[in-house]
Amino acid sequence: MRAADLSEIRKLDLFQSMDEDHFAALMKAAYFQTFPTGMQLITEGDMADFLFVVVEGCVELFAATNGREATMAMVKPVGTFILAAVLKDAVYLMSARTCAKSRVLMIPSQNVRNAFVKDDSFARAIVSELASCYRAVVRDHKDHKLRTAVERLANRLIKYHTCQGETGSLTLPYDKKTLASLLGMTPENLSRAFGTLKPYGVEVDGAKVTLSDIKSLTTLAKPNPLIDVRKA
Amino acid sequence: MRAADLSEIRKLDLFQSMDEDHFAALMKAAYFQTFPTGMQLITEGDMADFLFVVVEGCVELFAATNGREATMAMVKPVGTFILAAVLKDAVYLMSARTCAKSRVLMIPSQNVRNAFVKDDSFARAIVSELASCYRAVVRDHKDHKLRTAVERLANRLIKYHTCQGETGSLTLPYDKKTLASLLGMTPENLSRAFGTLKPYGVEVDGAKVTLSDIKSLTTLAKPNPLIDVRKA
DNA sequence: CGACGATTTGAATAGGATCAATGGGAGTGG
DNA sequence: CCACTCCCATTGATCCTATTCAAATCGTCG
Repeated sequence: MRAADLSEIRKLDLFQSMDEDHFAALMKAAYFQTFPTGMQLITEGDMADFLFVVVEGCVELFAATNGREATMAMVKPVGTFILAAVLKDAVYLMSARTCAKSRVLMIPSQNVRNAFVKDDSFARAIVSELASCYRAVVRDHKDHKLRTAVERLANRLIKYHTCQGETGSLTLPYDKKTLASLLGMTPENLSRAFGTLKPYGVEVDGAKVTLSDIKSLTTLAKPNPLIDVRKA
Repeated sequence: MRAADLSEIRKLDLFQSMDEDHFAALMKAAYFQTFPTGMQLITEGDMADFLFVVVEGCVELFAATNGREATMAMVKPVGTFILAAVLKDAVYLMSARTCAKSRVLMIPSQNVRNAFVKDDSFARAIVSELASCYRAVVRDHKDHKLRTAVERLANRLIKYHTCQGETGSLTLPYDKKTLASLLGMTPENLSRAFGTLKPYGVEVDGAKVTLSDIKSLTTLAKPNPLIDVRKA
């Protein structure tokens, strides 16, 4: 592992306050690998062998049952995933695949649990990370139970717009198929949802979206700080 | 607080391995109250003043936005709620109301965080509890993204049936209005979903449901251990 | 160039929501 | 004990949303 990567990982909230020796031991046990686009990293139902940290690229968490599949979340650098399964020593509830060439840190889950027991500071950092993840899923769940598809899209656009600097235009971070699944709809329906938003100043050209009437879009979307997060 | 209550709370995974003094201090700071049915305990958006533990009765977690409301979860004895908000010292993402006469322990969130810092054992118990809550929401979210309303109901019936001893019949634990919201549908639609399940041996009489053809109901429901939990 | 995948659009269908009306207890007051 | 009321639950009718199936378009890549 490169020193630069190591120091970047060390900067993560999760590892930052950890004892130096414990951190070194954890990293020594860890694997640092680069995966091509479309590689499946884990499969739901498997035992949680590793905690994953996305250092570069992008990872999609998804779930499937009964022939259907849904994107549950996207993990961007620097973010962890599948922490709860590792801590409970249980099976993964979600699968993961890269959706770009990605560099990923894989820490054997037994080592994570050991460090968790030995290092109080690490244990507390984990609580914070876990609580954040929990709240993120709750927000997502509220989004789906309380809004229609068009509203979800509108709020998502506003969020991307905000994160990308409020320039009046934004770039969709994923292809439309993935975005549709993330928002809980079919690609066809996403297309139509974009159509529905045209009267509200939403113009789409590939991954580029321009918002020419943010006021009316916001009126439609009714963003709510208890559902929508400010960060990407 | 009665000694019996205290010892019951002490038995909770969350408190059981905690240092005796720390536990005593926490309980001394806590309030133990009985609330009538329909009392709203917390409102989403408010700062997390207390961690709640339901000792008796039942509490509904719900969320609202833009005139719509949805039940997010039901908390039964002995269960905690709103832990993540307390740990992050953030606002509640959900509101809570009693749906039966309920005895509830309220621990000031500052005390929880203090105990969390002082007591490693408690900190670790919190991680475990939090990870469980996280996984529960993920399951719930999968349920909603991957299944139709009828499938969700069918799986829910199978779950209740299993929890209640597989006797061929079961009692719905909440009124149908609440059950509908919990399953993400309207009461009317729940009625119709029950109708749809009649050919699969589902007979409804008030809160009593008999399952006369569990095999075919299961075929329809396709329960999945990565979505459906065994416990009530 | 030709194949493939992503996206869009159209038409038909299914799944759910809304609105309205009715039947049925549970609880209240007489 | 009965009449009354209120709320829950069910049912019917209709509307709207979203999915499915099909087909056309557009780019990208080999």
